[in-house]
Amino acid sequence: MNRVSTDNPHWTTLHEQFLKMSAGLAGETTADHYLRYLPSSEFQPLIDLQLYDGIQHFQVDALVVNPKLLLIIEVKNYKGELIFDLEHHQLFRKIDSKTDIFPDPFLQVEIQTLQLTRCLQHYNFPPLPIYSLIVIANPNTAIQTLDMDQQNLKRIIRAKQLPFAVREIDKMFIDEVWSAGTIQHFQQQVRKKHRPYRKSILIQFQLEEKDIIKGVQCPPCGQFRMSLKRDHWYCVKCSCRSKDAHLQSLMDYQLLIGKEITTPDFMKFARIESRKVAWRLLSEACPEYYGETRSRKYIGNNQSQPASSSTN
DNA sequence: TTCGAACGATTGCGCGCATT
DNA sequence: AATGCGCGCAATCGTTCGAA
Repeated sequence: MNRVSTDNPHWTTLHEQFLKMSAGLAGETTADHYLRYLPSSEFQPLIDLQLYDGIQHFQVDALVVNPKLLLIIEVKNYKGELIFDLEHHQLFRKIDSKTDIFPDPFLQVEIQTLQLTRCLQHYNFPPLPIYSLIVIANPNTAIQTLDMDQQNLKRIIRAKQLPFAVREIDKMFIDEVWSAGTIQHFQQQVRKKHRPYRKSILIQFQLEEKDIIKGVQCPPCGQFRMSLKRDHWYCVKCSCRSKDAHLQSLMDYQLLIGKEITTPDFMKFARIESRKVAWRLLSEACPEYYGETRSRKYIGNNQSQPASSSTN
């Protein structure tokens, strides 16, 4: 967010969207956390998917695959009080004496179920029962339902219930339709076709590359006026020094534009003049890459957080 | 005790070659 | 032409020492 000038005409809208989206990402992270408690040998969760059903691409927050069923998990991280109105396919959210209306998540997962069925047909996989869950990631969110039957009610769960709910659902199905080989094949197909569905923030917020402030940001003063000395970044504004201020820039790039970055991309984004320096910093920060020479792309490593080692 | 000069060790950069 | 990377050189850092 700090890479967009406050003078930008869309700043206020952007800021609101950014806050909403941050909440969404946090929700998925929480659900990811509880999904890890599932034994992967039995339940095989796939997270953050973009799939193709032969007609169009669609998104799924998480998909649990096992021999008996496919389980779609839709994560919601709304704050406040949620009221599900299944009859009119609406979701109300009351917060701060204000009511917002969102699309019905049940309808959303029904469509996903349809699309997933088509996806299986498209790739010639044997039909498998598809079940879906709506996970409320925020533990402080109150949940209310209007005229909802027990069956649907059971499909709304808290993130903490996830491992138990998955086991319960698993017990509802008896026939093992998919072999281990089919599951493996399906996972390979999904991974092959998978594209991270969180669109580039630039596209999502209708920003252009020129709207993004380039350079390396000084950790203490926030100015994008750091220049690279022999082995450290030096802030022209506040004279502080940092060994790894470029790591934040790298994370910004991955968040704004994409996980993959080339040396020239990094040179432009961090305003590094030397090809060799940019290459060195990038290869140190991203041990993972694919492709060779001119087509090499480095994959972001989110663990490479700046150590905030700045001094004056 | 503090400051600055000098010096050696370290480390990062530019050059240029190899590869695609 | 674009890029990765090895090698040699030089910039920079940390330490020591002497002068004030």
